[in-house]
Amino acid sequence: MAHPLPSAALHPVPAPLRHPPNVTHLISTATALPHLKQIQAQILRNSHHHHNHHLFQLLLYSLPFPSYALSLLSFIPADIPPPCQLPNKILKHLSRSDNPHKALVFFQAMQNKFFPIDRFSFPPLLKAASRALSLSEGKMIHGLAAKLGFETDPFVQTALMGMYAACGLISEARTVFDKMPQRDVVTWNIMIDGYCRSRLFDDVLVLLEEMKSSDIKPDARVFTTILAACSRVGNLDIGRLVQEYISESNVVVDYQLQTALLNMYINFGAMDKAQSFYDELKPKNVVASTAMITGYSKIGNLEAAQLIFDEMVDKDLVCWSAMISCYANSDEPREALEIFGEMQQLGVKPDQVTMLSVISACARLGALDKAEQIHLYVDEKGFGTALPINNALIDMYAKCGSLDRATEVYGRVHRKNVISWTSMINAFATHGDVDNALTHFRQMRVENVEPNWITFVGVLYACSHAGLVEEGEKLFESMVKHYVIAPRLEHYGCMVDLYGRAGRLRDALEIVESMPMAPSIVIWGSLMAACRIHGESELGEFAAKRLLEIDPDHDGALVFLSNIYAKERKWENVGAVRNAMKHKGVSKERGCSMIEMNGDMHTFLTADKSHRRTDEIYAKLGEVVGKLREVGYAPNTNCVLVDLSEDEKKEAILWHSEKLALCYGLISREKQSTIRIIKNLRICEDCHDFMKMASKVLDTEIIIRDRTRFHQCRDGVCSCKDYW
DNA sequence: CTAGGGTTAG
Repeated sequence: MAHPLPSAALHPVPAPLRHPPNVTHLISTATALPHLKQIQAQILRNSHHHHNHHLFQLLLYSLPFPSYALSLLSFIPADIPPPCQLPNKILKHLSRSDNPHKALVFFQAMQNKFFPIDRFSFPPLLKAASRALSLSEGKMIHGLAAKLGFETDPFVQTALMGMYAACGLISEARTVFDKMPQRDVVTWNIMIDGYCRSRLFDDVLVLLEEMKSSDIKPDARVFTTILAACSRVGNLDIGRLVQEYISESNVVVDYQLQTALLNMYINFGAMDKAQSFYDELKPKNVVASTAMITGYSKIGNLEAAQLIFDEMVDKDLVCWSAMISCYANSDEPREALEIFGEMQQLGVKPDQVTMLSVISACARLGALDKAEQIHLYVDEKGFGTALPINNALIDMYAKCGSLDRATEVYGRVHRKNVISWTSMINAFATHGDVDNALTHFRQMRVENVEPNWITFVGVLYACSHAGLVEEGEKLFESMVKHYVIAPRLEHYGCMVDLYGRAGRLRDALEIVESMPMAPSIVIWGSLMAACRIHGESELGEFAAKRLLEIDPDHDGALVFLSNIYAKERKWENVGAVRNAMKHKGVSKERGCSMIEMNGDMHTFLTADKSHRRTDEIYAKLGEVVGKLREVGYAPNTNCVLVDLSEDEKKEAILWHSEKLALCYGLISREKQSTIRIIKNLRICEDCHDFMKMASKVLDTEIIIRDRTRFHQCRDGVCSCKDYW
């Protein structure tokens, strides 16, 4: 019967066994899965009366390998039930693990074998149910506890409260709370936390008053709980009240309560108050500093965020990630990637959250080579299977101008969620592939994935850019009626655009007048642009004036107005607009184009002469302009500010940053590879014509990402069909 | 043989 196992040579066991070996000791030294399996084989081989006991001990030490632990259960015969302590220990362990549901599975298996349970089994079980947010199982366990007469056990009661509070059944939690004969500070806190989660702040206050008049006094943790909830929800009043309570009572304000207070200021956007509080904080800690960084990040104060970060002594992964996302979200992708590089050099290992920020930074940067490099890295480090990562990759490739690679990643995602679908639909929409955008939208509904408001922005955008008025109207209606999604500014913007481009200006105006919120710059801007295309001076003038009320320096509106006045020979008005333009300062955002070459991003401003190959670039520009003129190119100065002479205008337009970037690409690229340019503003009409003609004359593909979409120019035609 | 509550990145 006792034949040696193949692996016995590695872990020699004395045989023959006159005395049972000290299995207990053997088990307690096992750390690896193969070792445990070997011991299991040995236990099963040497059947004796300690059999079950040993298997349970083995089970206990197998808990780091939950699937194996569960499989062990099938080797345990039901005839000699183990004492309760062992299974209870296992329940406790599993209930705290990453997958608390395993505790419930284990419990089910225990019941099938008729293992005994006692009152000590219930707190871990209820903990598992509350962590798994499994109300139905929680209720079942409650029923069982009642049946076995454990409902009056204070430990079971506390766990029941916690379970109901976590699952949102606050009234059930309260019923248990009221029944409890004795309550301590923790019991009160669980109840208060429950009310906080259900956002019932009035009840929180009532309970806090009750607590103060009881013999239990609130402690720092109770206050932390409430403050954290207030800042999450943005409830300033309650936050103030709690602050008063804290100064009245003599609780010791520990660092976690300090952090909660700090966090409250931050969440209310009171960064000056937060800063003075933070200055007083001694010693500082990572959590508080990280909160400060995100606070400054949210109000766009990058310098202040960087300062906090620089002064931190112990930087952990979380604060590095915060700093990276701070730059990524403030549209400073290069800095974000640089920080990521520094972090790696210091040997700090990124996690999924870090990578999401890094991928999003790369998407904003628009550098395709860099994108592929990051994709490789993500796969190499094992993040490549996570859904959020793949969704971010789809978006990244789309924003870097590679619809193909976006589609490729998308095709490999098995369980697509709304974000996967929406990212892909948006990718098609911004690349001008309306058919695919709409097909995927339909397919998404076939597969029972519910679209959200962002999905609708994507499809409506696609419709407006393809002139599909009826389709767009239908989608808008179904969004409101069928999906019960309240239209946002973005949706109204698409509708104004949809009607405006199609020349249905009265419908466009009707949308503007009927929308429940104040029209933004974008709304007036698209109405104005539609009027320009369709020659509707009167409505256009109206829109431009509204636009200037919001933004008195708006280039487009000033140019548009002066052009209308000039056409109508209203010279005094032209003069007024010109004056307005003279007073206008430097425009808030200068035109800027980037192109990636051998892994580096090269940036060009309008009329930029700072590049080291400036001479060659301008020579190339002259050459290209010459070739284009031969096929009929003439500079189109419609979009230039009027206070320049006609010659100056022509020159200014030839020196637009995207033309410089194009020429740099032409002189430095290898072979006939595609030229990809990223521009911060909308591309102007002249540059658009220029790129189209250049793609034909120079026989090269040119892809430009402007502020809102892609222009893929090939053989003299652009993917936007001149509709942007 | 007991346990249960709070803060940070997306």
